[in-house]
Amino acid sequence: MTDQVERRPPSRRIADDLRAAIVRGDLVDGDQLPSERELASRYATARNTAREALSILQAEGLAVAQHGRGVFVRLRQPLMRLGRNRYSRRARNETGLSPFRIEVERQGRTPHTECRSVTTVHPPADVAERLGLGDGQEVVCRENWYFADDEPVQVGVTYIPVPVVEGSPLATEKKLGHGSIYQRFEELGYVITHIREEVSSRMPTPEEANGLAMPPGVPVIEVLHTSIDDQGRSFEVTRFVMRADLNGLDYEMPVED
Amino acid sequence: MTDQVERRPPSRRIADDLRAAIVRGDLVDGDQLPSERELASRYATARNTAREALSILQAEGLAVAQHGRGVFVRLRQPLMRLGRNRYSRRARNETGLSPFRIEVERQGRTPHTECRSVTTVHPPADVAERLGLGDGQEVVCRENWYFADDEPVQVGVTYIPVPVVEGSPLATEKKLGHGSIYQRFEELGYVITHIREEVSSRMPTPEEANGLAMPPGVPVIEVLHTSIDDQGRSFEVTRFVMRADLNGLDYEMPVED
DNA sequence: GTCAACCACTGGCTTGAGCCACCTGAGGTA
DNA sequence: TACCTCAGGTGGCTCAAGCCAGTGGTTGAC
Repeated sequence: MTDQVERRPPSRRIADDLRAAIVRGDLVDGDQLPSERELASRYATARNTAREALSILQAEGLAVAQHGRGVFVRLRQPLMRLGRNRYSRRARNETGLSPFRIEVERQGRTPHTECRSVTTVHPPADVAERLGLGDGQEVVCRENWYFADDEPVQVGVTYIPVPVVEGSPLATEKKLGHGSIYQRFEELGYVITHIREEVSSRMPTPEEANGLAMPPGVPVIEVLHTSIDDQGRSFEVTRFVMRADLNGLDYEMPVED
Repeated sequence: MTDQVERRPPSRRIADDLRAAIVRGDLVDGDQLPSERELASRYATARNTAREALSILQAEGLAVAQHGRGVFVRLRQPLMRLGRNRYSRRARNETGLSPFRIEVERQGRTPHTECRSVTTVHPPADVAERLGLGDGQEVVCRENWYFADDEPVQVGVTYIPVPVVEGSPLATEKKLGHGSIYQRFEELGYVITHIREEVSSRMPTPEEANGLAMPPGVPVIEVLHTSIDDQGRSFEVTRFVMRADLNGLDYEMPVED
């Protein structure tokens, strides 16, 4: 009957004990876990086995190792809740700040955004589909990084059909001046009235993990955002990739009939 | 200069090679990766090292091991795209089917839902806050499981303030009869007109991983859903936990001014 | 008081061995 | 034909040992 429990491999058992201590609250955010060698001797097992146990917790996102220091209970930082208000004209005008900045400052941290590149490319298939573009049609591609306290928290790659932005600074300049990018779109005659956001989640690629300085055991949230104007034109698509331990989404919307 | 590359531990190098083969398309969904022993001999390394490489790929969600059979490139199944239309009255009436069923059937799979329990409990803090409940006020708690081809794909735990459903089958019965749960709410005088969905993502707890039969390296998407009626009353909160490799969200909504 | 060297600790990674559990297919038996 | 057995493959997990590379405190020279 308790075979299931007894059979449980030692590494799992150690992980279970530590996890229980964390869930129970005996160990809290930032606390140091016993060292590999300590666990090994405490459980009369090989160091590798203790090590395996700690790596299980890391894969679950409950702990994070620091070379030369120890393994620590993962600090759960508050999520930034990004809502649809980030596209609201009123929010744009009233504060003059982007919702990203507002949200980061609300947490007492310092926001910072950076446009890394502006290029003209052939869009990925899913982007082309949402923009209603055929083969061979090109888009302007803008890569933006978002930081809080100089820590990268998300990336957004924006794709805009070339005809939409031809001649505008959007097509070539990294700096866009006052107001958000949607200010510029309005000047070009595209007033955002609807958005579509397709949300998924997965583990990061090694490049993403590296670029976003992600601890192990943390997934990314991927949002494929489409901006639609009053004439039903999809004039811009952005693919956001964000650290799931630092970001959340908050949508409030009417139900369609 | 190439120190960074040379320094890369063997297990990482093996993982990199395999990952590259997958990304490149040399290995496709469902293909078997070389066995641990095969990799070890091919790279002139210990079996443990090859094993470590394979476990890196599994943590990234690119591969999945099957005891006694081998390690395989992870089958990427199409996502079920759950949109806000799942709360639409029209969709409810026209098809008589829940959006979950429609979506699953669209994929040629067989849907199936099951209410596991109906209890009365004290709500979690975040739920109580969204329902505007004070300490001590109880809620009816309904636990629903959603399956596709008998494979569990998501769980939803619904919390309803006791006064809202007192005397209704919602408070006690697992089976609710024709139409969705929102049909029942309408009968009680709560017409859903707005929803709020707070989306986050994380690695599953062991219980979730077990209950949802989740492969390693797959996160869950957690959605805290709030239903709001025409009088601004929040009458129901549901916490969805879904496999991120099988589910996605698709929101299309107007931008507020 | 400053600073450098040192040392005792931490995790990172590998080795090569072994035993176990599970899956599959080949071959034989009833 | 239907079933069983068994061998040889697979991954799961552990062991005991070793070396490397960060961290941070102590100690001692200046």
